[in-house]
Order: sequence, then structure tokens, then C-alpha cells
Amino acid sequence: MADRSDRRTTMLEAAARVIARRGVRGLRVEELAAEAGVSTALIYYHFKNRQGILRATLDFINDRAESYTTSRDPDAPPLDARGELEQTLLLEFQDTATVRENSTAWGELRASAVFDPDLREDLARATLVWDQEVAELLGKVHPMAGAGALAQAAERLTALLEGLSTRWLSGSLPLAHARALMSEAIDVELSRLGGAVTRS
Amino acid sequence: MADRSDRRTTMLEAAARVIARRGVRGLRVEELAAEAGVSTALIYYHFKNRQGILRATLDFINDRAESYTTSRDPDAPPLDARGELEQTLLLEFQDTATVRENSTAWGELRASAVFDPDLREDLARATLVWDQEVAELLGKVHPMAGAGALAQAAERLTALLEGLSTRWLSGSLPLAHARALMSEAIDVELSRLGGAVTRS
DNA sequence: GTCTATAGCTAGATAGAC
DNA sequence: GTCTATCTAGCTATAGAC
Repeated sequence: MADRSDRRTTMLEAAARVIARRGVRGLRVEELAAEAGVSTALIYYHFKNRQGILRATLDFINDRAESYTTSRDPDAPPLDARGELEQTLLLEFQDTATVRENSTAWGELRASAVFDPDLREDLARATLVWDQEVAELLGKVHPMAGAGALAQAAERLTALLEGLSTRWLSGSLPLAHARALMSEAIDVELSRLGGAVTRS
Repeated sequence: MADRSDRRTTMLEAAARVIARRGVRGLRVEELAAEAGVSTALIYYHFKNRQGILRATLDFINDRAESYTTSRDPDAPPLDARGELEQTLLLEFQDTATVRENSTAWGELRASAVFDPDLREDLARATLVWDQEVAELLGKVHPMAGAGALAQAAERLTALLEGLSTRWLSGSLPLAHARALMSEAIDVELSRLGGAVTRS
């Protein structure tokens, strides 16, 4: 949409980095200003207040996650349904700056919502959309599975992803191990759906 | 050990309530003092500083979780292995003050550790112990399953529990639904272990 | 749009009396 | 052990010049 290298974008990228380093609740406007190479006053000029910074940054991060989850190398061979599912769920377990920033921010959003009712509605909506996407992908692999079974499997997989991701980021679980557990969970759920198509 | 109704315990109970309300990072010493009905100076007298408050409270909460997870009504009929497993994993999904406080505090500890390396070691150790307990219970249900498969199933179940718990507490998932998903996940993992005892 | 400077407030921590 | 009073630091937010 807008020019991706304008100053506002620079600040949002800086905000994503600071949040990944300090958390949503550890973000200090002064540190953000230093990270972006601008004054605190300019931050307030663009984002009104602390809450405005957070809202804009979380939108920015959401858009970014959408792009790295959805878009793929156009030269790569097209993925089958199962490959698409695995890509969607395993892409979150990569130790790159962008993915780390996004996962951290998402985890923070989730954790902050426990104490901040203002965040809950947006979060619940985003969660619902995500769960439905995963349910749809599961349905492509097992077209005969019931809608209820698909929805539940999707919810378990996305909730597991959040749990594993937080364990990874908090140093309780090596990244490769988290990936392996997620991958195996996909197998477990898929074989369940395949073996019991009439259930539920 | 010590007198359970002494003033220090009163402060710890108050701290658990305040953390459940505001989060670890939202805890203000003044609010805690008010909640406990004492002065801020007394808090500092007993716990040295903010970090000391957090450490003591998290120990306190850990002990409390241990007791409600482990102990049972002595008159109730003894549980079989599967019942014990379900009890361990489903007890976290109860809307009572104590469980809510414990789950909230545990989630906060987990989320805080992403940004606070001091917390990581304790947390990783506690996670390991918990995973092993669950693996042991799974092994009681399926004595022929391999140790690796048991360990992985346990890690998936406890990580899922954390993910579902945070969704519950952040208002993205009704409690009954979280329970149902957890319960079904136990079934899924158990049938997997039962159907593939020689795997891994 | 962007900066420097600073007002104003909140919250952690301590001094000293009882 | 416990309180009242207060010191101090750090942070959000704004005023005003350029």
C-alpha cells in the first residue's frame, strides 16, 4: 500500500524489534525512539500514545505474518494439501528475526489479553480466523471428515502451536524439538481423522 | 511447615490474588500491600524487593498446585492409571479462585521468562519434572509403549495444556470447550500409543 | 515533520519512630 | 515486626522552536 521505506514503517519495524526484546509490557518509548533513530516526540506525533504504538505495531506484525505464511516462492513446485498444512504450522518454528519477532509479539498479545479486556475481542477474532484456516486445510487432506472433528483438530493444533512456541521462546524447548513435536502432532491428528471419518 | 496462618502467608496469598488480577508484570507493591492489609514497608521487610516477592510467590503457587494436583479425597475410590492421568491434566481447567490464580501465575511465569533469563532455569526444571510425571502416567496406561514415544506424547499434552489454558484465560476459549479438547487429546495420544507400541 | 527540553506522575525502595 | 513519611528514578506525554 504505502511506501514501505517511509519513516513510519521504520518506526514500526523498530517497535517489532523492541517488543521481541522486551515484551509488550517492557516496551519503553524512549528505547523505541533510540532503536528507530528518532526522538520520543516524533513517536508520539505519529502514534498519539503508548497504546497507539502497540495497536499499530500489532497490526503491522499481523500483516507481516500473513505475508510469510501465505506467500511462497512462485518458482517452487505447488504444494499438496498436506504440504500446505505443514508449511502453515511449521513456519512458526524458524529462528529468523522476523519469525521470532512475530511469534514473540503474538505470545505477548495473548498473555497481555489475560489482563487487558480491550485486547480480547480482536484476539478472539484473529484466533477464530486462524483456526478456520487450519480446519479448511485439514479438510483438504481428509475431505470425508466431519466438520466438528476438523474444527476440534484444528483448535488442538493451533493451541499446541502456541504452547510449543512459548516454550521455545522461554528456553524450555529447543527449536528442533518443538518442530518435531508439532510435525508428529499433525500426523497424529491426521491419522485420527483418516481412521474415524464418521466420528463426531 | 510453618504456621499457615502467619502474616507472611497472608501476604503470599494476597500476592497470588494480585498476580491473577494484574499479572506478574502488572503487580504493584502498593496494591499488594493494600490487598494484604499491610504497609509497603512490611512487604519489603519480608521479601527484600520486588524480585523477592515474585520468587516467593511463585514458590508458594508451585507448592499449592502440587497439593491440589496430588492429594485427593481419601474416601474416594482409588483411580486407575487412566483416571489419574485425566485428573492430572484436567484439574487445571476449573474455574475456582485457586486454580485460576495458579494457572494465571504459571502462564505469566512462562511469558515473563521469554524476556527474563533469570526465570528460565527454574522454569525449564519445573517443566521437565512435570513432563516426566505425565510420561510416567502414560506409561502406566500403556506399559508396552517405548520411552521416547511416551516422552513425546507427554510433551505434547503438557504444551497443549499450556496453550489451551492461556486461551481460556484470555477469553478466546470457553472453559468447557478447553476441557473437551484436552480430554480428546488424551484419547488421541493414548490410542496412538496403544496402536503403535513398537514405534520410535 | 522533527527536534530539544522538561513537566508531571507513578512506583520502587528506604529512614526512622514505635 | 510494623507503620508513616518521603526520597528518588524512570517513564509517559507535551510545549515550543525550527
